[in-house]
Amino acid sequence: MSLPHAILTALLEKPSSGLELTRRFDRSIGYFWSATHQQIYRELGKLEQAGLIRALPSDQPSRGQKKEFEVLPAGRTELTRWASGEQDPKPIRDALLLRLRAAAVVGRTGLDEELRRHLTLHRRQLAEYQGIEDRDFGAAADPEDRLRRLVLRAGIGLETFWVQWLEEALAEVADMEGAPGEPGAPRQV
Amino acid sequence: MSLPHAILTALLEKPSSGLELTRRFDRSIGYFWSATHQQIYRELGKLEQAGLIRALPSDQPSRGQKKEFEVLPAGRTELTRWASGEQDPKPIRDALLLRLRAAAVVGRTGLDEELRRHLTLHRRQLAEYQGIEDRDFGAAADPEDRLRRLVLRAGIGLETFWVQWLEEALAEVADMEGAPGEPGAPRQV
DNA sequence: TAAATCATGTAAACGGTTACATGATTCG
DNA sequence: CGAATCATGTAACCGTTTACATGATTTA
Repeated sequence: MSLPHAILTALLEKPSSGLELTRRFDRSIGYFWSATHQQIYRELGKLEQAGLIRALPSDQPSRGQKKEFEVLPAGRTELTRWASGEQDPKPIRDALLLRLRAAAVVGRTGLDEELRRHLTLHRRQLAEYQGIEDRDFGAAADPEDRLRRLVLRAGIGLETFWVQWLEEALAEVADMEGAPGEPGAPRQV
Repeated sequence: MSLPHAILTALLEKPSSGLELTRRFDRSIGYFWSATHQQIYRELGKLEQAGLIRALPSDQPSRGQKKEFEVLPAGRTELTRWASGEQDPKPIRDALLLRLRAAAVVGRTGLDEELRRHLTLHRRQLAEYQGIEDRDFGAAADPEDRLRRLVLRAGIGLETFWVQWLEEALAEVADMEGAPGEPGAPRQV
């Protein structure tokens, strides 16, 4: 239950319309809290009803028309409250690791390619994060930017871990080829 | 949509009752794919109806009575099929990182304690994983065990990353104390 | 035999995902 | 003016979470 707080944070950083928020959830915020446009619109409706945000006045409200939101004092209070509480880390739920465990019982068919594919994806993401760090965070600045940089460095660390682990896994799997007792990976020779 | 495949994997490793599965999802399998007993019972029902698993005969079926399941050939086929397809990595969704980003706009109240709390939790989990590795995986053995060890090493790597990052984060936050422009963390002096 | 706990389930609420609908604006 | 795309939404479905219900078995 943190989507509303992700949106409040994003709106405090900069008042935005639903679509603008969606774009930002595809870049910065979304790197650690993803959300689709439907989730965002639904949540904006709830937050407005709850009196935590409001649509900026100015233009007439109609269907396909842009609508900008800003955070009200009650919204800032709620975010402050949430941010001073505890959030337990959620257990890992990773399909690739599950697949490895499955491969141990039904065989390694296609495992090598899948590991390679993930390696490519994680290398790409890592490069993207590092690009952002080089571009947006030069010398350590104000506390706000230092905190945001810390978040980015978590992303870099995670991707670095995956790249290393996948390289290790690929080596290990390559070393297994032709090993005995492997149902899904019969020897080629 | 991988819970059924997690259960099939677990049942292939060892036929079990619902509660036994729940226990195993609190230990080994659950380290990378968590599930509650309600999810498991519901899914066992679906898998049985679909003809992928069956209840071992022997005892009478009644409400509070143990019921063991085993995987049928169709179940193994389905798991094999699933395990040879692609599973895209899901984007990160981490409340602690979101909280850091929120702290950048509403202040760092309580942040230090929360980081310490997470550090304790991750150190504990890391120790548990390392205990398992020392106990269950001595010299590298058959391919099955090597794959399971790889999965465990992913858990170790992830927890190691978090411990390191949290230590970095704590140092960084400590260095910020008394910095200017921090709404939620007024100077004590 | 009463209490604890083992074991299997039901029901409701919530959040996320996917598919679709529709009005407004821009551009060829 | 027709097509693309910008922008806001609705609806249905699915998986997860939380709370509760209930029968069987063990143990004090």
